[in-house]
Amino acid sequence: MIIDKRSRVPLYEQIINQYKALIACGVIKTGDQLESVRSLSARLGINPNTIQKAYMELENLYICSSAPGKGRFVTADAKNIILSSAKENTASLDKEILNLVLSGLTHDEIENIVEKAYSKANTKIKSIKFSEKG
Amino acid sequence: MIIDKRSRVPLYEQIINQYKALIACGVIKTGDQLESVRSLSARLGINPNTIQKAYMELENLYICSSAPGKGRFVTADAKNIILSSAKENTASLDKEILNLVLSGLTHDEIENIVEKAYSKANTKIKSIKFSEKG
DNA sequence: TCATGTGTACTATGTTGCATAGTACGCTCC
DNA sequence: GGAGCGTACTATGCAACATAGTACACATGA
Repeated sequence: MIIDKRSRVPLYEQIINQYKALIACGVIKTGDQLESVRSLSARLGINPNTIQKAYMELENLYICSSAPGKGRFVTADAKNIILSSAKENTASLDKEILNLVLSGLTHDEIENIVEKAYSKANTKIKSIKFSEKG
Repeated sequence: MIIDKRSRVPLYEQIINQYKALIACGVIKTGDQLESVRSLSARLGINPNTIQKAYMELENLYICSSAPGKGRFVTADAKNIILSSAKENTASLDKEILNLVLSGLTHDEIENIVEKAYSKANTKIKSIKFSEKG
């Protein structure tokens, strides 16, 4: 879990995104228990309320569910939910592409940039999988 | 000029982006005068200080230059500057692609989404060009 | 000359979202 | 009963952003 406290993206949202990623790429699986609010809070040096906020949001998305007194667990549908929401939610990618086209880049140039981004992403994923579980 | 006051992107940054786009796609050209601080402020219902901030930033990027008492004008290099900075600055696109890969989408699915985004962008540009100058 | 419209500079204040601090309570399991 | 879970609530701090208001210098043209 890598958090950038200076990013424009709020901490709670970064936590959400990282959990989605870890679940989608199989590091965390259905039935697995999420790290407890207090534990994650202590480990990342982030206020428990902020962790709680992120977890509540993951719950609202049906990605995890909580059992008071026990803990919080990944749902059976989590992976599908993440995948389909990524497919539907293309607004921010659309904006990026629009920006490139507006800036005067050609179709081929854009395709090239995307291809490079894809390679970078795959490299990064390998390192994430490697560092999260051993 | 379309501004979303509820966006997470600051107003001054939206203004910068829109000017970049208008210049890059040729609606505004080298030597053209930018709308005055007070005029744009009044038209968009945004505080003059905010417009000023956006204009100062465009100046720092050498996209426009100001002549006190006269106005503010698009530089000769503006278009090139915008194009090359767009090519270099792929960080946010990289993040979007990474997010898709992390969410479990395949290479083909991503290519497909990008292609659709490209079409959308071209459609949008036509309407921008149409609405800004007549 | 003077009014108008331009850029520029500055201080002060308000707003909002985010993050933190601190406390408290209920549940489960050993 | 204690430890470790989730949950709820109020209060406070903080930083970026936006606004409000004022003031001054410059260029242009009537």
